[in-house]
Amino acid sequence: MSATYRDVKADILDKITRGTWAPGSLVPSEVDLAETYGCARATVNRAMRELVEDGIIERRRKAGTRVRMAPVRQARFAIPIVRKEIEDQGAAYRYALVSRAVATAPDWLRARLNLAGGGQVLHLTCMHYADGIPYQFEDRWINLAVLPQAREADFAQTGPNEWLVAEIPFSDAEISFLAVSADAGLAAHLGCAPGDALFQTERITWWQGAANTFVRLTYRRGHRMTARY
Amino acid sequence: MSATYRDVKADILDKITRGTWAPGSLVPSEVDLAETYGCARATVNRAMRELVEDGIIERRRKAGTRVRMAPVRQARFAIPIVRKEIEDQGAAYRYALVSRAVATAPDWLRARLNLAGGGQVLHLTCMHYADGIPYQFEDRWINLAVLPQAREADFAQTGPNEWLVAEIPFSDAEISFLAVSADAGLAAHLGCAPGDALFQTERITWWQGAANTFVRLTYRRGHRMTARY
DNA sequence: TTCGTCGTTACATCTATACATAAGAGTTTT
DNA sequence: AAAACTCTTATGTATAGATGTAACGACGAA
Repeated sequence: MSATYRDVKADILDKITRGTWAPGSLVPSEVDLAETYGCARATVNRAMRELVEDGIIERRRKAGTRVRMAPVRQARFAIPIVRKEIEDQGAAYRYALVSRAVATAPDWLRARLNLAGGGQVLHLTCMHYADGIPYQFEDRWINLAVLPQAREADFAQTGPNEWLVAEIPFSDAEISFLAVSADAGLAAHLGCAPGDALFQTERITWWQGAANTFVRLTYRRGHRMTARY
Repeated sequence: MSATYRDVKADILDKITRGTWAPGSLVPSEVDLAETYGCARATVNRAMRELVEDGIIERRRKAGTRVRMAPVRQARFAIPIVRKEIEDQGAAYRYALVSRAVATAPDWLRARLNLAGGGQVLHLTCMHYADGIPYQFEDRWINLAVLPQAREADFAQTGPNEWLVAEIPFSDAEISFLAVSADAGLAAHLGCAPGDALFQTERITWWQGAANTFVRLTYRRGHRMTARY
C-alpha cells in the first residue's frame, strides 16, 4: 500500500507536467511529502534525487526544492564501438587499415593533447564499411608516451578503437560534434563528392591525467545521430 | 572514519580503471564490499547504482555485479535555450522573426509527427544573432491541433522556443544531429557561401502522447557541440 | 534427457533513525 | 549600518534491519 520511490517520482513528475506545480514554484519539503505519500523520507529523497538528475527540479539546502524555470533538457548519446553500431543495424562489418606512421606530434595536436615538445605519436587512418559500403573514416593519433605498446600492436586486423578498449578499460573523454566539407581525401574514402557536408565527431581521451588519444571520425554522407530524452 | 558512498564509488572505479578488476569479471557482492569498506550495505548499493548509471558496471539479481566488457560510453549534451547559450558566451542576444504562416501540414511533416490528414500547423522561421552576427536559423512547425493558442501568440518579440517552454513545461523529445549543405536561403540567413557544411539539429517534441512541434536548427558555419564524459 | 519445482543467493527497495551541512533569517556586536 | 554570530530548517548522507524479487542451479519427475 505504501508508495514506492517510483510512484512518488511519477506523481511529482505528473504534478509538474500538468502544471499543478508551476515552473519556479516551491515544492513541499521532503518531510511533508513523506507524510502525504505515507512513506519514509528516504523514499521521497530518492525520487527527488532522480528528478534532479533528470533536470526537472533544483534543490538547495534550507532553500528547499523548486521546479526548474527552464528545464535543462539533456540528451544522452551512446557512443558505441563502430563495429557494434554497424552490426546492430544488421549489416556486415569490414575494417581496413589505410595508413600507419610514427611521427613527432604536429603543433596543433600538441596543443589539443597538451603534450610536451618532441612527443612521439602513432598516426593511423582506417576505414569502416557496412555491407561493403564506406561507413566511417577514422583518423587517429595515439600518444606513444602514454601507450608505448601501441607501436608494436598490429592494426591490420583489428581497429585501434577495439585495441584501445582492451588496453585501457576506462578513461575520461571530451567529444565534439561538427559538420565539415569533404576534401578530396575524405570524398575518395567515403565515396562522396568533394564539398559534400559530412558529420564528424572529434574525441580526446585521457587516462590518469594524461591524454592518450585524439580521434576524428567522419561519417558517410547523410549520417545522423539520434537520441530520445 | 567510515567510508562515504563517494569514497566507495571512487575506490571501485579506481580498481576498475587500474585493471585490478578486469572487464567481464565479477565484482564482490554488496555484503562483502560493505564489510571490507566498513560501511552499511546501503552505502555500497548507492555507489554501485551510480556506477551502473555511468555505464561502468552491469548488475543482475542473483547473477551479481560485473565490470562491463565494452564500456557504454555515453555523453550528455545539455540542450539550452538559444538565448541562454549565447548570453553564457558573453555575447549580446538578438532575435528576429523571419516569416510566419498557418498552413496544412505537408506530407513529410505529417509523417514525422504522425498527424492526421488536414492538420493545421503554424510555420515559423526565425533568426538568432550573437553580437549582431548570425548564430542560428530556426525553422519551426507547431501543431495547432495540440497548441491552438499558438495562433494568437506574438512571435515578433519572443522566440517560439521560449514561448513553448512557458506553455508546456515538460515534454518528451527526439533529437538528431546531422550535417547539411547550405542552400541559398540558409547561406543568405547565416552569412555563408551556398554549399558550406553546416551543423544542424532536428527535434520533435511530444506532450501527453501527441506531437506538438518539429524544429530544425541550423547553426552558423564552424559551430561545434561539445561534451565531457 | 528434458522439464518443472524449489531453495538459495544477490540485488532492489523501504523504514526509522541519526547526524552532518549549507544557508536563510534574525540577533548581537562593533 | 556593516559585520559577526547563532538559530533554525531543509536537504545530504549514513545505518541497521527487513521484505520483495529475479534468476542460477540442483534435484527430482516424466
